[in-house]
Amino acid sequence: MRARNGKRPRGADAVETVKPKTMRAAILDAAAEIIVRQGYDACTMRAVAALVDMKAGSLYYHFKSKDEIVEEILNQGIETLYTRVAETIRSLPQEAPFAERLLAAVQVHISSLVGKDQKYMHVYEHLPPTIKRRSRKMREKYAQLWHGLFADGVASGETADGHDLSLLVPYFLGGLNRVPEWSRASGASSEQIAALAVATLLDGIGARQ
Amino acid sequence: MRARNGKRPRGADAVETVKPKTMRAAILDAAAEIIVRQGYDACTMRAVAALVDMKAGSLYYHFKSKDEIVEEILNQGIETLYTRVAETIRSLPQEAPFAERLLAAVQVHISSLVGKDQKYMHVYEHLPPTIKRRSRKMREKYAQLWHGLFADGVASGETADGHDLSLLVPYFLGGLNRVPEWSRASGASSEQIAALAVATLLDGIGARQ
Amino acid sequence: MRARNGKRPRGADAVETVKPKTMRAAILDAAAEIIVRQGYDACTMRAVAALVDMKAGSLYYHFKSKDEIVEEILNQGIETLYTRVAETIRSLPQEAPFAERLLAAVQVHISSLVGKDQKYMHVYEHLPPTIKRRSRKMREKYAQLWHGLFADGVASGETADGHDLSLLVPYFLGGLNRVPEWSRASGASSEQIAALAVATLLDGIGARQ
Amino acid sequence: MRARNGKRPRGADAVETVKPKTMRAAILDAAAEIIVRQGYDACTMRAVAALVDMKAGSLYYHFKSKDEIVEEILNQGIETLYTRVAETIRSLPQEAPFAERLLAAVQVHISSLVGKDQKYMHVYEHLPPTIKRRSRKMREKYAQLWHGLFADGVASGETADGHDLSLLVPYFLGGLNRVPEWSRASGASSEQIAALAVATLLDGIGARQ
DNA sequence: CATGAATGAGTGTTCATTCAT
DNA sequence: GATGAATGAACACTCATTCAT
Repeated sequence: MRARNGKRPRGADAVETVKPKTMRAAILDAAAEIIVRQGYDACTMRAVAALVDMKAGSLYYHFKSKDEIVEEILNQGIETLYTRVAETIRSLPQEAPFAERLLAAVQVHISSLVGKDQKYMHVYEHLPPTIKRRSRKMREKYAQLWHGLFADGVASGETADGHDLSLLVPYFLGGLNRVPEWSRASGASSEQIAALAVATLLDGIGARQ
Repeated sequence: MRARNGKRPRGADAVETVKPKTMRAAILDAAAEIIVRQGYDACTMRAVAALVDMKAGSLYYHFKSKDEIVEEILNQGIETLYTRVAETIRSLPQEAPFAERLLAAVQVHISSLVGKDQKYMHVYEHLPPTIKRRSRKMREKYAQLWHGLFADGVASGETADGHDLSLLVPYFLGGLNRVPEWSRASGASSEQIAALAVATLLDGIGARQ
Repeated sequence: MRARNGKRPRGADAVETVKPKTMRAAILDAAAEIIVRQGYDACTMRAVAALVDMKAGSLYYHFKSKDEIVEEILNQGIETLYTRVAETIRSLPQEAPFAERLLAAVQVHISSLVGKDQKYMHVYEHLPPTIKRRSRKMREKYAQLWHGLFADGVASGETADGHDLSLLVPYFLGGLNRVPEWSRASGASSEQIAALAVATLLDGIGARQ
Repeated sequence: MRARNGKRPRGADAVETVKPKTMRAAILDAAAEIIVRQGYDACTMRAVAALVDMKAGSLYYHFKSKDEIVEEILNQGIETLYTRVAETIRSLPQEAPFAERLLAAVQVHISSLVGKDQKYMHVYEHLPPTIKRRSRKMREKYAQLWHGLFADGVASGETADGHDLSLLVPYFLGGLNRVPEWSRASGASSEQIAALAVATLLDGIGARQ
């Protein structure tokens, strides 16, 4: 009655679906925020709890362990990144030129790294290797996305053949991921950086005669 | 008697060539190794000590604090890197083409990052921000080196003008520094990677008509 | 039922009279006890914890640091001392003779130093200078109390004039504070000692003709 | 030959008697200095060694342990104090009035506590109880000295009878020992303080009719 | 005689985690 | 759902002490 469309029925179950998700999300947000601003070491359970007005012990009602929190931050981050970039590529018309598709993808990627709401990805670089390793599969899936993009470029003849994509893709992405680190210092906008990256990659900086 | 030329005689002493000569160096090596393989958090004084067959407290005979160890790893790493690259550039004939100079520099840079004996640089990305900040000046000096290299390229007309070097240089170096992370996975040699990086940077991957 | 007068009924609750009510207080008591009996160096967090049936780390739930514990012992001690002596003096009739007022003050002072429940003040002499310094202000306030007492004596003519009170007061108090140290050995009661101190101070030990 | 009286024969044995004593003395001095100025905790073997231009381990050639050093400082201090005061009393003419003898003794006592060269006694108050206890016997012997002095005063009728000397003596000495602590603050000279102590003890501060 | 180098026990402190309430 | 209180394992660091050289 209270809900006349099927989307969000009220009731005991519904509460469990919605409310916990909110608290979980708040905790994840808090943890991510701390990691981004103060580093992984500063992200203690007590600090996270304080940010959501709780005591440390209470977090264990929502998460089994600290690792679970961190892992979920990571996973959410990469998944969001994947979804956004995939969506961006898909939404472009099939006949859009490679350069355009690449630029769009790079822009989404970079703005997700730098953007305020998407701090999750920031987190990655601060994590100890053990934890990094656990998100490997998802990251590989994400790399596939880019691999496909470049492969399309080669297929359509817009990209010079002969490049080893399994080398080029991680090299390019690797460079891109470094961006937030120095974008803060240089003060360049993410659009500027995306343009630079794409232009450089496509045309190089060598003088043409 | 034991050696009539200045070269190292083989025998017990020869071992000294492999094992670091001083205890300080051995400790630095051990600490770097742990940071690289297991991350900064795993690099406890106990762990370092164990690797050099000591007890934790004994390290304090050689270093004033853990920070001193980490800082020295960093400094040595960047300084070595600077020296090697500077030397490489200087040793090339003045009239060497830009592409050649760039390739040489990139090769030294990458091999220093990846090479077994030069694991120091690996360390950087694992460090907490506080400690990173302390090596800033040296790192800026190193960036200057590359800035100069590119500026020369522009001056000689070998590089297309109009690129903002203060954006391009950190972007390029940032990408380069990511190399060790995935070179392990892809198994590519440092020469391959250097070639890829230079070719991509100079010519781009866009198809030429 | 369980108690028909206002006095504390015996039983489970009665224990609370002996054991300090709050954990904080229990910890302070334990720390003070150790300092008094075994000296400041013996007062480790582990030792204190053991006395309250805890592990060392747990103390940090109640106190921020060891210093906070020690400082609070000191402050509580001096404050209690101040309150008691001030109250004692105030409660005597205005026209009470100086000798009587002095004796009362000395008695309270000494019994506070020696008394079982008030071991806090014992602590002072065992502390490292750094920590002593922090309670200076309060101690000076306490000295003022005595200074006032003596000044009244001079004003009323009960005390010979011409004594430099700013020398006499610390000298007298200094002597008094040494009392617990040898009272244990000599076995004298605090009343005896108070009487001795007051008589000696007022009349001296020189023979009168 | 070099020694023409029997007191200090040269030879292997003599060296052992003299030289070591010098080094030993230097170490004791250094340790005492540190304790006086920076407290017992600051008096580490390394700190002491540094003050005599040595490394910590070398101290163990001269002393069996840190405790031995501290104990010797204490013993030397009390012994010197004993000798000085005893000598002072003995050197006064038999018929010197009690007041004069007392004043002389107090002056020597105080100046030994405060005087620059006699820092040993300062040390006592900083020591942990365990170590204090070990010098008990010597301290009791020193107390006897004063006990005798007062007993003589009683015997000659210069001191009012009826005082329990076994209470009075430690009380008086206890007060005296507190002197250095506040003499620094008040800036009074040791003569002033000695005069105050003696006058107060003999005549009291009560007004006489 | 003195040192360089090491050790072992111990210090204050932090933190993820647990659990009865 | 959340908290107060506690724990245990770890951490960086200090220090008296030992001993081969």
